Amino acid sequence: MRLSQIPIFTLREDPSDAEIPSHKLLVRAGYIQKLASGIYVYGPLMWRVLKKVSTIVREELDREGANEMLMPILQPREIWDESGRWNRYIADGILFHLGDSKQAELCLGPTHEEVITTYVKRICNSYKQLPFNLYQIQDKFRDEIRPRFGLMRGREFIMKDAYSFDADDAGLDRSYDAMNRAYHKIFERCGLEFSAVDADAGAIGGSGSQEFMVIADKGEDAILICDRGNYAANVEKADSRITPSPDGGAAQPLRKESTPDIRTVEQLEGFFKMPAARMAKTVLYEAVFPDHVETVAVMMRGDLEINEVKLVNAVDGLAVRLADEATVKRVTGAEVGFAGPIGLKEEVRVFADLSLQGMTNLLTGCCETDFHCLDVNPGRDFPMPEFRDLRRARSGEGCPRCDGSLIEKRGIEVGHIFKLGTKYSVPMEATFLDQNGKRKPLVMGCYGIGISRTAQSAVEQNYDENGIIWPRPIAPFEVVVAVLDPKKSDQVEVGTRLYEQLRAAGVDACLDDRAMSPGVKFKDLDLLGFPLRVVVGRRASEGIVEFSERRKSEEKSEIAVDTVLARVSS
RNA sequence: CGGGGCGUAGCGCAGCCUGGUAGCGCACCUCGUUCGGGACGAGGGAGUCGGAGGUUCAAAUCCUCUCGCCCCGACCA
Repeated sequence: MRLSQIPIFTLREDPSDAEIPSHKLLVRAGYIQKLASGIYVYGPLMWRVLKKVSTIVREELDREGANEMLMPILQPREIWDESGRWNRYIADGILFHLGDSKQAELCLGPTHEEVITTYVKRICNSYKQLPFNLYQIQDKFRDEIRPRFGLMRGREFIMKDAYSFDADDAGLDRSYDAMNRAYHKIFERCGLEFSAVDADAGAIGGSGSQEFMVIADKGEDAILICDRGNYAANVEKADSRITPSPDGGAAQPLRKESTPDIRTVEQLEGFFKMPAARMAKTVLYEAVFPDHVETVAVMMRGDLEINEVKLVNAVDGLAVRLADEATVKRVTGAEVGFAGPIGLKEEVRVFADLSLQGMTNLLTGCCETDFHCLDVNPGRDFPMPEFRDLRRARSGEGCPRCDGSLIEKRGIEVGHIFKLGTKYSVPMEATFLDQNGKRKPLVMGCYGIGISRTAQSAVEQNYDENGIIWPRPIAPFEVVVAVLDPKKSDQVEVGTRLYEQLRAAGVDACLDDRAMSPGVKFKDLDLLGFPLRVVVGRRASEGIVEFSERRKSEEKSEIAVDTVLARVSS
């Protein structure tokens, strides 16, 4: 392709509405253009990148025996009622939905579990057809509460979604492992630094899940990685080894002490000269369920933090939020800052983190303004709480699997794999007959990759002050042959011949035959980010051109034109 | 949804407080010079100042409503 034939339009200044480097660069270099919040046009060069990512995805999924297909974007409400997700998605406000001329309700697909399950239930009746895996690459629509960062969190975006169907859990494990393998290869081939981490399955549900995170400082997710490589997890899910709290000794009689205006753990540490690890703080939450809202109390060791995702799972609700002041006062009968397990209204369910299990003689609040209790013992002074893992693991704590310690990094979630089990097949009655003629629900897995997000994450990980540095496997072109002065026939001839030679050898090259001053051309090509550059300039007539890698702009070498192919292929 | 900010030429911005001929830089077009790291000169085109209503002799500017976009938070398969 000749760049003169592509309407390339680059900007000299950063767009005012972009925040992170990859977003600024993709807009500045003209790869994407915003049409509305979270909705982007992919220009010709961006589309080349997206096609390359898609091709890698297809090749690796096909290698594992998955089958590409295509499902409708427009989906009827009925199937979403069958799975029970219509109201949930409407309530969350992320579903684009509409009515047709006959008043039937439809939505633009945010995901395709319902469609695939409906499709498969009609075509699959027997265990003999199992297992199989179906996937598509298609635009998805989610009315994100806050679209952000260009393609990172768009309202329309390109996604690969795959669904596996097995007869039993062992089969699902194999299908899941196959996708796990494929995902590792896909992101390696894309040239990305990534980490596969244990993840919370969230609203999609299911028994196991991993996220594939591209490591980047501006990533939206925090992840914890073992420094010896034995564990990696999203903080939403992560576990860790923590230092045990000092032994509280044999149970002592309960004492109540006046603590005027002492409300926080830090203040209590000073007041009682007692380490936070010997205290239990009590935090009140409102847990949201489909049909009601309930106040729950969470007890956590004083020096540790609550993980709200774990809490949502523990209460089996839709969401949790910190209780407001009025609620705190109502259920504790005290000012904010004095909540405790003693004296709470009876209807409040009390959860306690595992770190408190077996601890004695705790310092806690007791639902009385300006008082705290010492030597509190669970089961004696208040009903035994429900012990659960509710703790947010933190950087510096021990790896749960080895003696290493955890390091916190930030990541961009580019892929997510789930073991769904029968979450959709049971309510939607997607069943098959097993060897004994017995009807069983299909055991499903689902596997997503954000294609457009992956492309942007590559930029977030590969840029410098001059612009983008595409990883070679997904660059819009691997090599640019830049004719410095298209008015000089020797340069045009040498450049064109070289370009054609590279193309003939299967190298994805483009020819920059645009007429612009050398300085402008160099800056423009740096911004666009082609990984390899061959400049055909003043020594063209001698058969000498300049070769350089975008990543190492300083290292330029003058080489004979007939050695370029070898250099590019090495 | 709560808090904050911004809508003026394709892009980035000034002008608004204190009402009175709509500006700057980049980009774009023409001509000339220049041209291996975002050149220079001369000339030129391009804006219903987001929209509606109001106040006023007069509104980009003041008032009301509305739409859009961005940031923080909440939220987020």
